[in-house]
Amino acid sequence: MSADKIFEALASAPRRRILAYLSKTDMTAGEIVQRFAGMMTQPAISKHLSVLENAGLVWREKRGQNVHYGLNEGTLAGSLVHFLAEVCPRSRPLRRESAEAAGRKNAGKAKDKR
Amino acid sequence: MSADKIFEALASAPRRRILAYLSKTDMTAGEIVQRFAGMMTQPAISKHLSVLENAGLVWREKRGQNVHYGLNEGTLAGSLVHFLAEVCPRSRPLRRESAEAAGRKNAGKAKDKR
DNA sequence: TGCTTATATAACTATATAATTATATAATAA
DNA sequence: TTATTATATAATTATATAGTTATATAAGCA
Repeated sequence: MSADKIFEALASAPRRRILAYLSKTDMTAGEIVQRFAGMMTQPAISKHLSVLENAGLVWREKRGQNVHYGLNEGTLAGSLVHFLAEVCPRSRPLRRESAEAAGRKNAGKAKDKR
Repeated sequence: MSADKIFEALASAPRRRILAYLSKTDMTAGEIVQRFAGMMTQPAISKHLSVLENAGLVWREKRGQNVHYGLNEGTLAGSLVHFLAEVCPRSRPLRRESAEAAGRKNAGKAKDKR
C-alpha cells in the first residue's frame, strides 16, 4: 500500500473505470468482467483487480465460488479515490450503473428476508 | 489537463519528488536539475517538467534566460497534489529543502529592496 | 467421481515509458 | 559577432505495461 503502488494503480484508465463501477456497491469478479465484456478479457480484468488490491484500494473476499471486490474506504487513499469517483464527471455513467446494481442487490436481500 | 494526463503524471516517483521540491516555492529548471544531480540528467528532468506542465500540475514561465516552474494551485488537481505533498511523510525532507529555498529567495528579495 | 462455472496464472507480443548521450535553440555577456 | 549559459529536443536503448490466448486451480453440482 505504498504511494508508488497507489499511484501506479490509478495511472490506468481501465482501473479507474473499475473503481467507479465499484463506487456504490461491491461486485464479484464475474460481474465486473460482464460489464467490461468486449472492451477487455477476463484475464485482463483479473490482473487489474489484483493491482488494485495490491495497492490497498480495494478489498477482496472469496465467498464460495465467487470473489467479491469492493472499494477500501477507511484509508486516506481509499477515501480520496472514493471522493474523486464521486466528483469526476466522466465517471458518472459508471457511477449510476453501480448505484443501479446496488439497488438490485438490496432488493434481492429484501426479497430473501420475506 | 485531462484526468488521464494528471494520473499519468503522478504515476512517476521522480515527478512526485519534483512536485514536493516545488511545494514551498517555485524554482528554475536549473535549480531542480542541481537538486537531483547524480540521480537524473538534465534532459530527463526537462522531460518530467514538461509532463507535469502538460498535465496542468505546474505552471511555467520564462524569465530571461531561465524558466521558472511552480505548483499550480487553484485547480482541484493542483490543490489535491499540494495537500498530498503537505501530508505525505516521505516527501518531508524535500518539503523542508523547498521551505529553506523559499527562505533564501525571500531573504534575497528583502536584500534587493534595501 | 466427473462436469461445469468462476477466477487466476503463464507465456507471449505489442506498445509505451524512462533513461541516456548528443545536439539544437534561445538569451545574455564579452 | 562569438562565446557562454540555460533549457529543450532528437535519436536510441532498455525496461515495463497491457493486452491476448491457453491453461491451471478451486468450488459447486450431477
